[in-house]
Formats: sequence, C-alpha cells, structure tokens
Amino acid sequence: MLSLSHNLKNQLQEALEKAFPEAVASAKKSDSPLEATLVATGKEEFGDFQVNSCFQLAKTLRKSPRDIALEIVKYLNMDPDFSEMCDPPKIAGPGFINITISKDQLIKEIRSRLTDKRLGIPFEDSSKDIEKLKPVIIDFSSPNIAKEMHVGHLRSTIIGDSLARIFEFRGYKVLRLNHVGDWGTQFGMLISHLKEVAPEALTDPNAFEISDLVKFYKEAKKRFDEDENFQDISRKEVIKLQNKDIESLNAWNLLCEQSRREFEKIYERLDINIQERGESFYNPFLKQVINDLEKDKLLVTDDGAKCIFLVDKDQNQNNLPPVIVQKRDGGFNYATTDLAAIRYRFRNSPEGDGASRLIYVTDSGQSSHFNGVFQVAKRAEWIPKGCRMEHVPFGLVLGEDGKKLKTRSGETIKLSDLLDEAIKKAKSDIRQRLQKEEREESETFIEKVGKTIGIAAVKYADLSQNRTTDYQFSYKKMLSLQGNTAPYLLYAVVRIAGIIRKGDNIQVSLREITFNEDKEWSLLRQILKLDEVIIEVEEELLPNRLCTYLFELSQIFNRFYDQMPVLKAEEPYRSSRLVLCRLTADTLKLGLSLLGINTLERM
RNA sequence: GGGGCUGUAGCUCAGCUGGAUAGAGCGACGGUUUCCUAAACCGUAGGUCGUGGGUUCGAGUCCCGCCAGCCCCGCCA
Repeated sequence: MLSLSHNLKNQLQEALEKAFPEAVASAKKSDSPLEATLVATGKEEFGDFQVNSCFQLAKTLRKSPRDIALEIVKYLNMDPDFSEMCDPPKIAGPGFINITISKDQLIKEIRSRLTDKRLGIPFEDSSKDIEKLKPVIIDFSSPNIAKEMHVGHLRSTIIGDSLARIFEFRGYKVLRLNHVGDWGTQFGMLISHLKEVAPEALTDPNAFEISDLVKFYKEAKKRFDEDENFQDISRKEVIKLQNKDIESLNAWNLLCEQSRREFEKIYERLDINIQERGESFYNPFLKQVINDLEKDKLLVTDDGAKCIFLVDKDQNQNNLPPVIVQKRDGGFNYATTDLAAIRYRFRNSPEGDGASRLIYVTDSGQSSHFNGVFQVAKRAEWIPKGCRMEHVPFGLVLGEDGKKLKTRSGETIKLSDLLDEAIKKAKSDIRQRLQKEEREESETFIEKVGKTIGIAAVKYADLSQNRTTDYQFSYKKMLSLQGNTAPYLLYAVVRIAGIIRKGDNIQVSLREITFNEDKEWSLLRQILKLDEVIIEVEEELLPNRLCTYLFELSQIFNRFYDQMPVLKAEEPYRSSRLVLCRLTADTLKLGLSLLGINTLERM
C-alpha cells in the first residue's frame, strides 16, 4: 500500500493546509513546518491508518486536538480523491483520526497485485539517478583461510545474504564481498609450522584435509604463544610472504585453494552466492593509506607505532584509544586493511568499486573497531558525498544454557556439522509424522523435504531474531511446527499448494472479486502490506521485520483457511478466495526467497 | 577505570523510531476434525516493561543517575 499511503499523505497535508492556512504558512517560514503524519494503525478496529498529529498541533494552534481533527476531517471529506479511496474518516479517542481504505479501493489494489510479479514492491530505477547506479557493497561471511567455517560465521553469512537478496530485488547493483582472512601473522605461523612437521602440505593440495589444517593451525598457534624463537621464525615467514618469495607464496596459494573448496561446499548447501576478495587484495594499497594519513596530518607516532587518536563527538580526545595503522615492527594490521578497503570501495573504477553504500555484517564485538576505522575514513575525507557506510552488528549464537554455543567437549561447532544435524533432525521428524499419519513417501521425498526444512529452519531461526541481541540456538525450537518458525511458514505454502493442486482448471477470474467476511479482508490487507515492509527492511537492515510480517501473514492465512472453504465455496467467492490463496502463496514465496529460503509444494 | 550492547509474561522473543487497553510463540489448562495436509484453529491464565528521577497532553520507546549481565579497550582479526 505504499503508493496509496503516499497519496493519502499528500491529501492529508493539503487538508491541513486548507484547515489552518495561516498557521501552516507562518510555520513554513520558521524551521519547523507543520506536518501531519500518517501511521499504520496498531489495531484493525482503528482502520488502516491513523493520524496522531492533532495532539502536537494543539499547542501551536491553541485548539483542542479533537477540534483540530474535526477541521482536518472536514477538508478531507471535501477532497473527491480522498473520498474515492477511503471511507469517511472517524475521529476517535482524545483526537486520533482513523482512516479506512474503502473496500472498492482494496479490491482495486489486490487486482493490480495479480498481474504484478513484484507484488507491489517498487523497483529502484537506476536510470533515473546516477548515484543509484553505484553498487551497494555487502561485506559478509568472511571466514579465515586454513580454518573451517564454524558457528561464528553463521549469522554473518545468513544475514548478509538476505540483505543482499533484498537490495538485488529492489534493483540495486550489489557486490557481495567475502572479506576472507587470508593474510597476516597467522600465515607466518602456519607455514613455518608446516615446513617443519608436514612439508608435503605446502606442495600437494591433496595431502591433507581441511580438518588436518585446522589441527596444524592450533599447534602452530600454541607454539607461537609459548616459544619466542618460533615467533621470530613466523614473523620472518610473513616478511618473506610480503616480499613475494616464490616458495612461501606457493604454499600460501595452496592453503587458500584448499580452504576455498571447503567454503564453497558450505555456500552451496546454503545457496549463497558470494565473491571472494580477501584481505590480501588490499595489500598493494596499504602503504598509500599510511602516506595519505601522514599527509593529512592525522598520524601520530606513539611508542614506535603509527596511529590516529580518536576523538569524541565534541572533538575531545579524552583517553580514547588510538587506531593503529602501522605496528612498531613496520607491519600493517587489520585497521590498515579496512581503511584501504573503504577507500578502494568508494573510489571510482578502475582503481575502485565506486560504491554508494558499504554494509559490514559482523558481530557486535567489532563495533568499536568499526567506529574507529569509520572515524578515520571520515576525517581523511575518503567518503564521497551522499555515500554512507554502516556496521550491521549482530549478537552471539548461544546454546540452550545461555552460554556461547559449543560442543559438549567445549569445542567450536563446525558449520557443516551444525547443518548436518539440523537436516538429520528434520528428516527424523518427517519419518515420525509419516508413520503417525500412515503416509507413504519415497526416500527421495524425505531427503529433499528434510534438507529444505533443515536449512530453512537454521536460516529462519537466525533471521527472525532481531540481530542486535544474542540469540539462543535450539534445534527443537527452530524445527518446531508451531510458532514463528520456518516449518510453520512452509506449511502454509504447502496448504495453499494443496488447494491449487486439487482445484484443477483453476482460472483466476479478473472480472469479479467479492468478499464479505472479516477473515477475507484481514488476509487481503496483510497481503497488501508487503511493499512497506520491504522498504523498511532496506532502510533499517533488519530482516526480522520481514520474518514477523510473513509469520503474521501465515497466521492470518491459517485462520482464513480454517473457516473459509475455498474450493467448495459458491462463485464468485470461490474465485475470489482463490485469488487470496494465490497471492498469499506468492507473497510467502517471494518473502522467503528474499530470506534465502526455498519452499515446498508438499511436506 | 573508559566505551558499547542488553535487561519486557515461567521460558524464547516482538514492539514499525513518542500515541489508544504493552503483543506473539512455547510451556500450562480447556475446547474444535463426516470438509482443500489438525504440522492447524479457538479460548483461559500469566506484566510495577531492571530500578529511581526527569522531559510532555502522552514514555517500554527520549535524557540523567543507579543496579545486573555480556562484549571491546594500543601493536591478533
């Protein structure tokens, strides 16, 4: 109902200006113009929209909110466009104006949805605005080379992918970047260690599995922490790498290649498309970062390290920590890489991506890091006008005990194991149900449905939570058939698919659409809200809002389904209800696809 | 010590940027099936929104203090 509410807003503003011309005119001259705001109602009994502004206006206009409401309503009623769209507005409570879209208008809206594959979601038209042609960069997932993907990468991967899908659907050019950890001291450690204990790993890509590499990594880390001599060797190895020593570089490439293959497996299972561009990509630009910061007089050398001291909002420097961009030993660190990345991403091609918006999907523990880096980038004036960068933080994945999710033995949980487990549990749920219902299904069916539900459950559980808080991971809850879960939503889709299967030769008639039940109108209204929700998610970067919407849609549909026969209804109700079913299914499928979730016809 | 995030029903969480009587789901209790997948639906019970102030017509939402939990804080990413 985006365009509708847009029209309404204009009509409302006009009514306000006609009702109180002097007040509006004088307010316009000052900095605070009088505006009436239109909000969706909290409850259906209040109609579709409510105007809350009469209270605020009461003070400046020196009238009671109800009197102001009366005046505005008077002019709204005189507007023929308004009267065509809406029922006569009602004044309620101490001074709310409740607006209800007329039934004719609602049917008009729903009719236009039937022929619109985008279900009312506007397409951001790139040709109109040159800024919009610039890509949005979403930096997400970002595992480390020579390590397996684990729970820690789950949220970033799922949330980042969903945001990317939403931006893509809206028509933006999106760059999905996998900022993998493929550089730094860790490689010095690992390569030095491998040279000693398993040199074949550095020449033969098939010598070891990724899990072996992880083992070697842990050993290397331990040695590094305990043995000063080994620290020296490792640092020298890093320098060799940086100086492009052939042998070291080959070893490094091999490690990356091996990890890449493992990552790909996970991305394929999760149906995630992402372009690798690791930290090492920015190596050639690091020196320039330092030079330019130096030129801008932002750099301070402190205890041998080159850094920028942060300032608070009043430009004060009270004890705020520095962002270190060059270590005492001359090496660069992650802040340097991130700064180089920011600059590269905003710069126009061919030396950059020419992006308009940078979105970083990482855990909230990195908030202060990004604050610091963003501040430096701003002070260095590396952010073009009209462009923005945002950290999209998310909380930890907790176990059911409320502590950081770990295996029983205290190890980090591998992402592949986590997905296996979800699928395994989904399949066993299906088997139990089939037995209970005495249904026969093929192994292929169980396999496919189990996989779809398992992956959907993991993704949906994560996305349906407001990402800023920690989230409690529970197979039982995410696979549950009741509540705000993937199976519940998938089931709604399946129910509709069932109707459409059985009602062969369904022809959705565009001629007559008629409703006369509350359950029909509620469903119709909910269907029409999709566009607003998508725009909101795009703005707030909160996919859980979309989940809430889809869950509510499923609930409303199930209530409708429970009481409104579709196939057995008389015409024109049969076709009209079929329209609702079809659009509900389309909406659920589109919404879920934007979350990266596949649907089923039967389950 | 400094900074950030969080605190809402027994549990897990929403709460659309300050609006009407604070909402879901789970769990508990009770009900619904000759009918499109009951994997559903309906009803009941359950709240001092951590706490104390403030701002205003109006605060879970904004500001200040305090309490509790988690995370970050100079050469790891």
